[in-house]
Amino acid sequence: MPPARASTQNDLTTQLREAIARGRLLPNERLIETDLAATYGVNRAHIRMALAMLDQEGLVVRERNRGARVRAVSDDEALEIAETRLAIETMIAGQAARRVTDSDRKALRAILTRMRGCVDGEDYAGFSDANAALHREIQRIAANATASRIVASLKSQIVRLQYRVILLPGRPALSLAEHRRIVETICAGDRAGAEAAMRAHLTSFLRLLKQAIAAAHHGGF
Amino acid sequence: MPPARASTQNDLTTQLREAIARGRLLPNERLIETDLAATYGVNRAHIRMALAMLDQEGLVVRERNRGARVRAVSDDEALEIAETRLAIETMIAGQAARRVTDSDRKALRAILTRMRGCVDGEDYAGFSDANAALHREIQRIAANATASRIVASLKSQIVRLQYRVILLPGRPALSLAEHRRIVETICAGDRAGAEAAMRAHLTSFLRLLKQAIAAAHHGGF
DNA sequence: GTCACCCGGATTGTTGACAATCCTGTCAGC
DNA sequence: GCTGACAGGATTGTCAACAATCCGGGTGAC
Repeated sequence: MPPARASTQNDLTTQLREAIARGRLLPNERLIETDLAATYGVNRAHIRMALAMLDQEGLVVRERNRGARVRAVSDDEALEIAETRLAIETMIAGQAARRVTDSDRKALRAILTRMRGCVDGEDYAGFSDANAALHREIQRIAANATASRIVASLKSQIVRLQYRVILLPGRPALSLAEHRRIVETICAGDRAGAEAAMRAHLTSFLRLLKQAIAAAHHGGF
Repeated sequence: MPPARASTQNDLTTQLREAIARGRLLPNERLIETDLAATYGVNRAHIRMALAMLDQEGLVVRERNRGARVRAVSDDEALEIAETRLAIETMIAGQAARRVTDSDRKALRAILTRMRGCVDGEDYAGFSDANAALHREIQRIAANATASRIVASLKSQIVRLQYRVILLPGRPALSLAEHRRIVETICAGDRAGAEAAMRAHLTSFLRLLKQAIAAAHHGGF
């Protein structure tokens, strides 16, 4: 089932990026230009271009005359990425606290309410969506396009690992509490508090990520 | 004077990146594929690829059917970039403090000595080099490739502005003191201290950057 | 004088063909 | 049985030609 034909270069790159992030293209899987071109209904040159960009982005590795593969992020790299994300998103939370307006406050609290509903209803997919929406909203408020772009790029490299953490028992409830504190500090315009709250949240995430990785090593699967 | 022929795709991209960073290609300057191909002695396809990667990297903007231009970072963007860099490099300093070894300590102190020599001899170019070397060394010690890559990319977008700050009167001496504190805290394995020292250093840099931008606005030149 | 229109040059977008390279399996020699 | 050379196919790298698009200037109507 070939995906819808990509109209522009950017669309194609986005499609490939999502295919990797969603796991439709697996780590270390070879990305053969001719095949991809046929699958997406475009010319090889487009694929070549998209692969070059995804290479630059860190989602794909290319070796001369050997082709491209989906980059397999090692455990160490995953932690590196998560820590870097922590540093940037902490800053973003602080900036959001400085710039927050009344309508922003309303939007943040609305998403938080949605999250609580998902926790009560044990709707994990919905919770995950609301989670992403909240972080996106905070980024929008912070209005730091550079940082947002980088965070997006980092996230796409470790999305698959995130699911392992989200599905841990009791995680959503704890996560909700952490997010509530983030929202409240940002709404209060408390920059240092927002930074601390976001740092605490992502540190907690990082700790669980480490545990998940260690568990997988011991033969989880 | 055409630069040496680029042997590989990566080399070409690097050459273009440096040409932009060094100011040989000015902001908003049109990057005409045919011309660049002739200049660098390669095919248009290579140029096209390199431009796509630099676009992804944020050094170049491309509009469909309109070609590519060197991206002009606005003042606001410059501050965004500097703040993001601050957040990441602060984290890097902390990681370096955790991982530092004896040989690392020696290397750090050697660079510091070099910096002091440049300050005494009023060798601004040398100071700038030593400065870069020190930051590179700290990144090497932190061993966070992801973060290092991002910082490099951010730096390349605002290198030109850095010169304005470095050349301010009294800046090198102050900068030296800041760097000394960074080195000492890292050598002591004092993570929080290293983070604080790096944050102080880059905050000081950021403040001067803001001043330089404001000054330029009032008609400096 | 101004506006709309159109045309030609310049530039980018797209495509297919060919060359270069790498990987795999096979076979001869030891 | 093992090693090395070698052929064949698969895949990427390179290139030039053609198509599509944009931009500027000029022309004519009003």
